Amino acid sequence: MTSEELAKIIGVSRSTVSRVINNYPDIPLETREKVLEAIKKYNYYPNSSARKLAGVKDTTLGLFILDIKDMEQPHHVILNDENLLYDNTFFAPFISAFIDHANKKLFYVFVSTIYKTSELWKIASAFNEKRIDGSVIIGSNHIDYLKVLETINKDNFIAFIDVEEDKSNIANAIYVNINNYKAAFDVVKYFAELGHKDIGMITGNLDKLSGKKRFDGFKDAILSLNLPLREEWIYYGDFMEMSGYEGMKKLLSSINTPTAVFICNDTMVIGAYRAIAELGLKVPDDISIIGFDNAQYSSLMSPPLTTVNVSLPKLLKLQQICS
Amino acid sequence: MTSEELAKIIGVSRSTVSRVINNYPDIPLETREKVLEAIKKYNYYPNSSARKLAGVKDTTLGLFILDIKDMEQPHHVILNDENLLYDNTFFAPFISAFIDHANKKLFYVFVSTIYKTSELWKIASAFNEKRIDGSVIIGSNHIDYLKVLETINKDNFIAFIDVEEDKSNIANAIYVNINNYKAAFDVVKYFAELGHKDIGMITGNLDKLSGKKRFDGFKDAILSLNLPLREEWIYYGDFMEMSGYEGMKKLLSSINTPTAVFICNDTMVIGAYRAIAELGLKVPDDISIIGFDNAQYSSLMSPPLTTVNVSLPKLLKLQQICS
DNA sequence: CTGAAAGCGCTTACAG
DNA sequence: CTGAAAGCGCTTACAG
Repeated sequence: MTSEELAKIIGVSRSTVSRVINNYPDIPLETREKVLEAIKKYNYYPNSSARKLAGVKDTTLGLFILDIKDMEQPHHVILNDENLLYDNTFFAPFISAFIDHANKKLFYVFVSTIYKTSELWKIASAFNEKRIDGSVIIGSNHIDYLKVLETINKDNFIAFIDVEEDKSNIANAIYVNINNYKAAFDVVKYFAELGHKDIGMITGNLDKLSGKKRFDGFKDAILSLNLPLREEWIYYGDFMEMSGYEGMKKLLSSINTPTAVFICNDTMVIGAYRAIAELGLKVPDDISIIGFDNAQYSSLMSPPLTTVNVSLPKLLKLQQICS
Repeated sequence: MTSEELAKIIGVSRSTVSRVINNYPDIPLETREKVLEAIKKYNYYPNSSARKLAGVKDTTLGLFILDIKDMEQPHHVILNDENLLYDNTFFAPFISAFIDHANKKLFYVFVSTIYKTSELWKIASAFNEKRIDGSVIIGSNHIDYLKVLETINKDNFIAFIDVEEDKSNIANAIYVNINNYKAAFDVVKYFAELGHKDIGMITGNLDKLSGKKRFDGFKDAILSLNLPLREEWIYYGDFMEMSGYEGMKKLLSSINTPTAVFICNDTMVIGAYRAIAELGLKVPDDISIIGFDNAQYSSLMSPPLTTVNVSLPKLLKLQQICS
């Protein structure tokens, strides 16, 4: 059913139908109600493409989850289709949270995953085809980030998550980060207040900003508190469950095991607990653990997400005014 | 830049531009290349709304994550905006997998979460406004499922995940389920082969099909193997981490603890390991555990997902031909 | 082979 | 207050 058809039934023009849909003033109550009734009765919905084409703005956001592994192509090639599924569990809390926030603002969000540099065009394409008005990029390291900037137009609005702010770039981009450094620093301080001296860490991917900053915060805290910073108490993980498992096994097999371990994300904590259960050690008696668990994660995530929410419409509007 | 403008630059009509974009035959190579070159040079992308309106089909799928808790409204009302974020971690593997599959087929997928019955209109609206061509619904129990069917048109194509197949309904729906019953049955059999007799379980939500079927499979296996089915070895969980934690604590505090526990999903396994680590018990020496872990999950998921992929375009096409 | 024209379903100045 | 008309940016019969 089109607005034309509906209008004919009611006995008005489609202009009138359109006006009540778009809440124009100066429509007599009676007309408005007649139209509204018919809309409901005939279950009429305006075609979104037509509306968009005619110039009505509805904000839809693209969420691009980057996980570029060009170098590991054999991995992708060998496995069959089923197994190509990549386990990006640790983006899940962010993705859920983002969709939630966006939905609350009645934004539409369209999600896409990108595994190779050669798929990066999807972002630019989504913008240029006017599918999205803004976009959020998560999962990129600095190299990927630069590649993204290359492909897109400078005036596209983008929010980068977990990427170092780049003041030099002209792009209409914002950078969303939690205070990874301080969070990690505080974890160590908290351990120290509890009386721990031998503190270990399972790091995340150090080429991700969050991984690096958490590591820096950890090290600086250890040093500033005059605690021992020992290489065998640090396991270089990659934010994945398996590295949490192996990291914990390794830390617990050293001669002097740490009494407390800071684990850089939730996913690795899962693996760590598995390792601990296999060894039959007691938490927190034998070993204390702090991770970025879901609750902490969310509460740490929320401010930047709020930032995104606030900034996105603001910047979109700004962009509109400027152009 | 519009196709009109681009055409003018090249010195052809926009019809021609459109034809090369849409791969019409009978275009002289020279013309085609000239156009292609200009497209690249001027970075021209056709407007997706205009294309859609003109009748070009591009498949976009809606993924609706249902988590309806009408009864717990105070929960939602009291907390501030940040905390409204719902933790739907256990949908994450499915969501990622789905987006992955869809992306591989070059489908667009637009994701939305629904927390109340009153938001159910979003699904119908997405269809009626022609935003989506098909949709996947996950997270509904049988009641929610019926409500969804009420709101949508019978000819909309929908795939329901984890909902009992309803042969009576006329809707153009498919039902995607893994063999929960058999999977659970097999777990018990496997435990038994290992020599376990005292087998416990932490169930999922029993109003979800997967929760119920896994429970059924478990019970039937226990009975058919003449093993003891004891109420104190069963904890009624809800698929959330906390219930895994509490469930395991409870199971391990009974007089005769089970030697093996089947835990109904990955998320609860996490909590269970935490409980075990707090008690300082050893896995698998003191207690054996099988959950639906990620690897199993994915491999169990894949066939139905493949089903979705195969069925979706097929049914879409069918629908088209019929109408 | 290719251009001019109609049409997709809306919205919004323009008149009245 | 409200209808007729133009326009959004494409695609695709229709002619030639």
